[in-house]
Amino acid sequence: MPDTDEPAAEDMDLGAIFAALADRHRRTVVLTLLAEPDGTERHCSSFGLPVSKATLTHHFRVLRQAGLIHQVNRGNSNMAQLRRSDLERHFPALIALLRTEI
Amino acid sequence: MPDTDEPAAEDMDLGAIFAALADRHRRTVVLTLLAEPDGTERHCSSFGLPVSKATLTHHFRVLRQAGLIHQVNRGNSNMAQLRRSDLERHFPALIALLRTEI
DNA sequence: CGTCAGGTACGATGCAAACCGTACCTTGAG
DNA sequence: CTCAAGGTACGGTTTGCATCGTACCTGACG
Repeated sequence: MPDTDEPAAEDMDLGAIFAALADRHRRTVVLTLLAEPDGTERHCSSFGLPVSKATLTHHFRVLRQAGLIHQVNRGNSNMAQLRRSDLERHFPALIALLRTEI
Repeated sequence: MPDTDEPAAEDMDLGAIFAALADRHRRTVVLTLLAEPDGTERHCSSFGLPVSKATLTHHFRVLRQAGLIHQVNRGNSNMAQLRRSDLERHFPALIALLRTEI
């Protein structure tokens, strides 16, 4: 993988964001992170998605490339973090919209 | 087609909405309607989408089934209307989010 | 050091979506 | 009535996505 394939905040594309959030599993990830305090890091395999490891990697890559999450490599595990401040700055209504599904 | 396949306002699904808006052509339709006054009806073929008639029908069906637009059969033409009040009631942040792309 | 767990890369598969041409229906206009 | 224009339905193709198994890499831990 390229060292980082997360887009800069100003390069985020609404099309990619909609496509990422159209999938139920990926929406679950974002909603789960949204329900926790800002800055929370979560283990990628802690979301309980009923898919294989390979598919997990795929879903997190889509979320990352859409700019929704940030991934931190902590030794041997991979923590996911919502890019909350970037999202609030560029798409202030997105978080409010997602909250309507909780 | 069933007489109406538009979901009731309370049956709208955020997943379907995201999926519908992930497509650039469908987003163009919604953004165009959004730029006009509430209640504006627009001819389905007036959006300048570079696709065939058959594909046009497909895209408008997706928008309709997601609950984003309402279609009125006027004689032998077919007018599209944004379901603005339903959207504002159930997903108040959606319209604000879409406006960030204009 | 050996081993196991967490991740990624790669290749394959199955399904859904976008797209088109064609045929057909309806209706407003002439 | 006739006909062209707007739409839909249907069948087909192609592309993309979700999914998986497998192989491999890398740290943590005994």
